[in-house]
This record gives sequence, structure tokens and C-alpha cells, in this order.
Amino acid sequence: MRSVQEPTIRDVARAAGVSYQTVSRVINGNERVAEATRRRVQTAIGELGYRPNRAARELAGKAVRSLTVLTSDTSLYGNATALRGIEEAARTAGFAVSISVLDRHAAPDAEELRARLVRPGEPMIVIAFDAAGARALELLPADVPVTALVERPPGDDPDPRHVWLDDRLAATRATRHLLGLGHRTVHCLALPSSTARTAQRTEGWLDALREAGVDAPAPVEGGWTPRSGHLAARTLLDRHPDATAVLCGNDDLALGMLRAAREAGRRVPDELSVVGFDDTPASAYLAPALTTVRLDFEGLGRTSFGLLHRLLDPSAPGQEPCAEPELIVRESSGPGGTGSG
Amino acid sequence: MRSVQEPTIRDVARAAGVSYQTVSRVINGNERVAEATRRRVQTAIGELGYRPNRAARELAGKAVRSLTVLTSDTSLYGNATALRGIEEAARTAGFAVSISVLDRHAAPDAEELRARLVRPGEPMIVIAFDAAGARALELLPADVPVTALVERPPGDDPDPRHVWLDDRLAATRATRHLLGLGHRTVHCLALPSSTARTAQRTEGWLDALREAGVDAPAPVEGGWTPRSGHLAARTLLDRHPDATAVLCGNDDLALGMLRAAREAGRRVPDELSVVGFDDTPASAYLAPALTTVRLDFEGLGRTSFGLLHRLLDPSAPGQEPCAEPELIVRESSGPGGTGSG
DNA sequence: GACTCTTGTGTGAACGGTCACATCAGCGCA
DNA sequence: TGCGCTGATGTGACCGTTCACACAAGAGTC
Repeated sequence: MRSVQEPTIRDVARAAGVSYQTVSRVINGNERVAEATRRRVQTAIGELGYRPNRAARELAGKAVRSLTVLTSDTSLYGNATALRGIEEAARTAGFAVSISVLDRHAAPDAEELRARLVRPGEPMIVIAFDAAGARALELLPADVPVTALVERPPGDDPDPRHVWLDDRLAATRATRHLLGLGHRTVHCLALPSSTARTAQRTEGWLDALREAGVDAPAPVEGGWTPRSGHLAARTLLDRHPDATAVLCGNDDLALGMLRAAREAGRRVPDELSVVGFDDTPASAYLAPALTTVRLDFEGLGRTSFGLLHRLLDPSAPGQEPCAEPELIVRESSGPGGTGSG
Repeated sequence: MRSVQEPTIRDVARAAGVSYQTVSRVINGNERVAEATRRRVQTAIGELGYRPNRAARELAGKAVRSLTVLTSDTSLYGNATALRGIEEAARTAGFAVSISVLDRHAAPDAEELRARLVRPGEPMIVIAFDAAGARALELLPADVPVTALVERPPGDDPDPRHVWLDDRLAATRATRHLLGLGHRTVHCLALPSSTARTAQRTEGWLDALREAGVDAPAPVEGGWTPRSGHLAARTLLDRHPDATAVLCGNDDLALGMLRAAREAGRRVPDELSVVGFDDTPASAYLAPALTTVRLDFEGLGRTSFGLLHRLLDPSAPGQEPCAEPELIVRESSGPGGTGSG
């Protein structure tokens, strides 16, 4: 296939007048090589354009630096941004990143998942914000080194290989913001949970309502897209024509909510306050600009990689922590009237 | 690291009572194996849970089925959607997909690029809608099998390894739509071009104006995000307070345009028509819902993979073609007054 | 019945690295 | 002078697979 043979370690050795093993030592940063020899070898490497053969290295038992990211739909903001964070951190550390995309709607089975591993024992990072990811995480063989970005901290059985953002607290703060504006209660357009339990963001919303001594209306569940948000929002407005404030599971749902409100003749924020989640690049430019919670998905991706890296090599450097969730108040939330709540 | 050794081809051979070579034949679908033997081997494979070792296979000279996607920012709609298409098609064909993310703002250099290749000769797909991607494509060593998703067909020197969507015609149609609504002229909020030449979408816009015998106003160049669209839109409205129709390079720019229009007190579509490009999932839910052009990025991704596959193996199956660009008329475009143009 | 030809199977040598061990020179020290 | 130690380098085996080739057994041909 290739016309010119790639140079091997033995070609370099010949060019530098040393044995192939010495070349191997130079490549792997072994101490025991005389400075002059090292330089000669490095010159030869440069001149020949030598690069170590990955396959040979792996076959010979050297731990190879690669990982696979398992994620659903890469066009969702959270997934895409986390992926970017992982890729950047991984590349900086010299890891090759493979990717395997799950169908968001179909539950993966163990056999299929096993087949997705590039090789047995390939390290993985699972983006498990949704049910497909969470299920994949459960099904992964036990001998695979893995870390995961999860929606919720596992309450009873904390797993040190999981990382997450404090969605719950963030949702509480966003809800408090709305209550503080004078709304009698806050409705919830919820994201599907990744587990059988209530989504974290929904929990946080409940926390704030409980704390304020307000009865929580039943949340309405949407999907992940503006389309599903729009449908769910219609249901919500139908069921609760007197709603004055809605917390949405993400910015895309909020976008659907804004449209449904417009269609129902409810002005935002005058008659209805809407708060989103994620702070997508679009949110500041919507009409009205969306009040939302900024989440550091990129940082979370970096963190998940750092964790995996230390799992594989305990001497790997630590990671700077991700940014705290931050409420960004824009135009879509306003004072709640003193009227019906 | 792993407690249990993975079974090798020799383990399978022993279990089936044949030589390792026969096992290799079965794995690779060689004709010359007796039916009974084949079955025995396959049973052994199943029982032992044997999977071929990728590295050994590659080292022994077997073409290994993997590819690397080179792309900038994975959170942009076009990139993310194309990536999804590539990944899906590749996985179906048994390829492992690696990913390498370029900085959209920094030009890659040849040395760095070479280092990104998982191995010399690794097949690649470059998503080259922007300048970073286009530059990377140029710098790739000649011996790498590569296909690319490009912004524009290379006019003079058509490269059969490139695929693209007919942005130009699509832009012409969108512009005709606006002219057909009675607008005297159409302004352009342009995407940065991937090359030194004018962006395809901008060309298409020019085509339509020329065809209608209308003088083309100078296009205003934005970036890729709502933020950059907003900035550029302000400039555009400043320079051309009498504009009644604007074609935007993508939906995110259009979003920025919508906001700038609102801030300038220009009602859309009554006083100003805005048309986007891409049909992102959000566009139908914006206020007003965006008239835009639907582009089949996912199909383009699949096509680019099919092309690469056939480059590597001429007997690989053909691909179904991508969908034609389609103008989706929604609320953001309306009749142009007979007043100032 | 000796000859090809086909079919099914086995053997040895790569592929390009790493690892464990062997070797060798130079040094300090009794 | 001879011993052990240390630092620098070389040698052989091996990782799990494929490839090229050798070989045995049976069928078809003259």
C-alpha cells in the first residue's frame, strides 16, 4: 500500500551506530543512556522521521495510551462540550481518543457493547447524562478501566470513578431566584432522568419548593430537544393555565417553552418567567434572552479524563476543578405578580 | 494489569484440535476450510470468548479497520452532525473511529498534524468546512488515505476524494425566495470562508442578485456563533439602515441577526426578513421561527465514509446519496414592502 | 498405476517493538 | 592485585497474528 517503508527502530539504530535496544531506551526516556549517545540517537530519529509503531508497542506489552468515549448524540450541547474537554485533555496527555456513539433511544446490550471496545481492557469514558449512557455504564465489563460523567452522584454507593456537576444545588438556586422574584410557586419542565429515580435538576427544584413551604406541582417530563420541550410545554400550560414561572431541564426545552408561551399568548417575562439550564451559546440571543444556569461541561470532561489517567497511572498529575454552576440572570425571568399563583 | 489472560488464537486451536493457522482461516473467512472444521473452530471461539488482538493483527500486516476524524469544534451543528453520520456508517462497517479536534482559531502546522495520526498511513476524514480544517487537509502527508467534507468544490482541480453539499445553489434559492417576496435587494451576513476565496454561500447569494440584475451590497462577515452574528449584524444594520432582507451564513448567525434587529427596533419579518442556513433543531422554535435551508450533514458524513471505504477497498459497497438542500419557509421571511430597498 | 490437480491443513518466518538478562568497561577500596 | 559495584550497552526471546510455502490425501485423467 505505502510505497516507502516506514523506518523502524533498527534503521535508527544502524544510522546512530548503536543497538536497537539503546534506541528503545532513548524513546522511553530511560536514564541509563550516555548523553552523547542519546543525542546521536535523537539526531538519527529526526533525520529518518522515525515514529514508534503503535501496534508493535502494544503487542510487546507496553501500555498504550488510548481511550474510547462512549456517548449518545454528539450534537447535544452537554455531550459535545464534554467531549471537547475530554479530547483536549487527552490529546495534551498524549492519548488517542476514539469515539463510539450510542443510540439515545435504544438500550445497548452487553454483547454489542463488548464489541465496541477497540481491544479488551481499553480504557473508557462514558458520558452518562442520559439513560442510554447510564445503562451502558452498568453493562461494561468489570475489567475495563472506566470513568463516567453522570447525571447524579450515586447516593448510597458513591463510586469514586464518577464525576458530576452539582445540578441539584444549581436547580435549587434557580428556583430560589424565581421564588425570590415573588412567584407563588415554580413549575418544572423536566429532563428525562438517567436512572429510575427523579432527575437531579428536578430534585433541586423540589428542594427549593420544600424549603419555601410551597406545594410542588407535578413536573411535566420532556425530552432533550426544543421539539420535545415544545410539546411538553403545551401540556404544562394546558394543565396549569395559571403558571407564572417555569424551570426547564435545559436550554433547548426552555426554547420550546418560550415558543409554547408565545403561542398561548403568555408574555415572557411579564406573565410567565422561564429559566433554562446549561447556558448554551444561543441562550443569550433568544427572544427574550434566557435566564439560565451556566454549567462547566468542558471542565467536567477534563476532570473525567484526569481521573481515568490517574486510574491507569497513579502518578499522573491532578486536575484543576471545574467551575461552579452559576445562575445567569437575563431577560426571561421577572417579578411574579401578586395575582394568582 | 488484567487478572485473566485473554485467549489467543492458539488457545482456540488447542480447544478445537486444529492448528492456529486454521483458526486464522476461519476468522478471516477463508474458503479452504472444511465445513465441519469451521464449525468446531467457531464453537471454540464462542466458548472461550475469543476476540482477535488488534495490535497483533495490524503488526502482521493485515489492514486494520480504523479511521481518524479531524474536525474543529464538535459543538457546532454541522460538525457534530457530520461526525454522527461518519461514526454511524463507520461502526456499521466495522471501523473504529478516533477523533482529533482542531483549534478553530489556530492554523495547524504539518509537524503537529503528523503527530496526531494514530499511526503512519492511518485513514482520515477531515471535516473542512472552516479554514482550520481546510488548512489541515492541505498539510496532511500525501501517503495518507483521506476524504474530506469541504465547503466548496475545488473549481479548477476537482478532487474525487472531496464531498460537499450544494451550498451555492441553496443560497441562490434562498436569495430568490427573498427577491420573490418583493425585496429590492438582499443583504448578506456571511460565514468566514474556508479558503482565500469567497464562501460558497456568499457566491450563491451573488448569483441570485446578478441573475435578478440587482447590485450586490457588500457582505458583512461574521464568525460561526450567535455572538459573532450579533456583532456583525449590528454593523450591517448600522451601515444599511434601509435593509429589508438578510441572508445569513448559518442559523446561529441568523439568531444573532434576529436579536440585533430587535434591539434596533426592526420587526421581523414585517420590516426585515431574515433567512438562515442549516436548519438546526432550534430554528423552528425561535421567535420568529426561522426560514432556513435544511442541509443533510449526516448524509454527507456517511458519504465521506463510503468514499474512504472504497478508497481502501474498491469492492466496498456504494452509498446512497445525501438529501438535496431544501428551503424551509417559516416565519422570519415575509413580503418586502414597495418602500425603500 | 503413475500423473496431475484440487482441497484441506500444518510449519516457519516475519511484523516492530519491549522485557529480562548478559556483558563489558571503569571505578573505588581492601 | 583482585574484588564487587555501577553505569552503559548488547543479545535473545517473546507478544499474537498473518503470510508464503510445504505437505498429505483424495479425485480425475491418460
